[in-house]
Amino acid sequence: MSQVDLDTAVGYVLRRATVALRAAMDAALREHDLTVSQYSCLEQLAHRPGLTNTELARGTFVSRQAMHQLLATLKSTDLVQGDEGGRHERFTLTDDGARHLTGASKAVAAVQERMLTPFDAEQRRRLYADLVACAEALSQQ
Amino acid sequence: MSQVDLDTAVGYVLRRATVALRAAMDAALREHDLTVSQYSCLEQLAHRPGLTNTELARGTFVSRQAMHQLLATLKSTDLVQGDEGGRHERFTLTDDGARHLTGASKAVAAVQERMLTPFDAEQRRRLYADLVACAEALSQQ
DNA sequence: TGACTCACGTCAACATCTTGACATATGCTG
DNA sequence: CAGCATATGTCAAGATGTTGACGTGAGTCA
Repeated sequence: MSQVDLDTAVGYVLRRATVALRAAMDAALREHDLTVSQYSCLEQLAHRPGLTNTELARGTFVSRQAMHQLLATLKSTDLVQGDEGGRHERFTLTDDGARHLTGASKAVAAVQERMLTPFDAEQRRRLYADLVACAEALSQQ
Repeated sequence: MSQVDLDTAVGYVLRRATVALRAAMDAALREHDLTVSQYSCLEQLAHRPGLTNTELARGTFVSRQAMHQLLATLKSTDLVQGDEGGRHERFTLTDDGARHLTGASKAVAAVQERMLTPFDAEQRRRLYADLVACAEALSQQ
């Protein structure tokens, strides 16, 4: 029974950690006039310019519909631009978007450094690997 | 630089694991006509009967307003009942609620067991402790 | 070539959660 | 006791995300 309790408790603390991280990122990004989702989108585009709507949605773990309206907002504020070349529109950061992202990235890095303060480099690698293993175990079948 | 990338990546895989768990739980709970939030609420009440609205909200990491309307739904379907004794209404499971929860708990336990398949007991304890440490590090200040 | 399948973009409807606001009750403090 | 800060329940509004549905291009195969 304590086994069952621990199992459910892992899901519980997973949610707890996620909510805490989300709240901390939200607060840090507010000064940069970005939401967490918007930041995630910009960060993706910085690493891999030219992604399409659906690719960005996958990378951010939201539906393509949600990414669609997110991109509409980011385009209207000129943080990203769409290249209407081929069949599917490909997106890249504008200069202004890249500038915004630079500051926001620092703020986010500070938050996550705070979260990882208790761990040394080896423990961080292990935690990373463990979380990946959790996600992949759930994706099986 | 790989240090910074790893830092941000931990947040990334944390979100990835959370989304995967949420989706798996949602699918498992659909057969029991419960949402994840409703299940969380019922599980709390099973372990600690007599909690108030705000206490339940804290335990589930949502706002009291969200818990308020969640409880309204659960009351309308007779899964929980409110004890309008003192100043603050205290909630308990109905027989029907307890019955529903029993089945749902098994489904959720199966999902989480699937998530934790890659780990032995010692690794599970470590993962639990690590996630708690993350949440608490973020709560500092 | 024509039919089928599939992925993508997009519109609309709906659900859920959050923030803001306000009234009320509780407890502390001078 | 009066006053103030705090915590709670509750209503209303807004933001964000999901599911469902539809049209359209691209690739596959007989």
